[in-house]
Amino acid sequence: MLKKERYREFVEYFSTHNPEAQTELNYSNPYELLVAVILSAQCTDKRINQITPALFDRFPEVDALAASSVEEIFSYIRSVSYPNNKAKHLLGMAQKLIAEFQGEVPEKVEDLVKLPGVGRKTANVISSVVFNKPAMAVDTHVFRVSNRLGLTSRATTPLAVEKQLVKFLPKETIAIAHHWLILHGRYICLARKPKCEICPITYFCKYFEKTYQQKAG
DNA sequence: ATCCCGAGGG
DNA sequence: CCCTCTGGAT
Repeated sequence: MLKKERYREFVEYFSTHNPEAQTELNYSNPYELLVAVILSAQCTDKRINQITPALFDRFPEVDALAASSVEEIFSYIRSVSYPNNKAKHLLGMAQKLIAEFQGEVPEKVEDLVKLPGVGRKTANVISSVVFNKPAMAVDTHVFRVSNRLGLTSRATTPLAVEKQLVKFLPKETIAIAHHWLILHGRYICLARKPKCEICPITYFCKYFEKTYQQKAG
């Protein structure tokens, strides 16, 4: 199957079966989403959702977070991955938001990545989810699933995957396709043992084709 | 042992 | 490009 056809099948299937796909991180405003996404690095969303209620209760606004300390923030996030780094990033992020962005989460990716703890992936999440921009955030799931399905070819870096997805996906589906890929990777196309036996989209999957297709003759 | 919505620094 | 950070689930 041609790559172009895989894209068509991909959009056709998920726009029909999951037109409301969205993040599973709990948040109620851009500031909270930014904090949650920074915390989510190398950590399950489920774990993040377990600790953010107390965190947001203590730091309901950017100002409260900026006025805190690495030690106090650490005490709220000690059960996530890399709590020391993330405590420093959150404090620095909050202080920079106030110093340079009037306490508001900026809209441009180029501004977002200036914030401590915010790399390209996090910036693209904020850009697409908060500001409805056609940005593709490539995390471990998007990277793995795109390559398995055959939506990308010879893409060895997250940036290469991002460029190909943005190029070949219909513009209006880029933001939601991020969530389609995440959710598919999280529940079906698992990293260690993909559940091909229950996967509904093997009919256009390159990985399934290569792995399970009977050889002629 | 490997993975989870990575980022920063060398 | 590489390495480090670093907790919990499977």
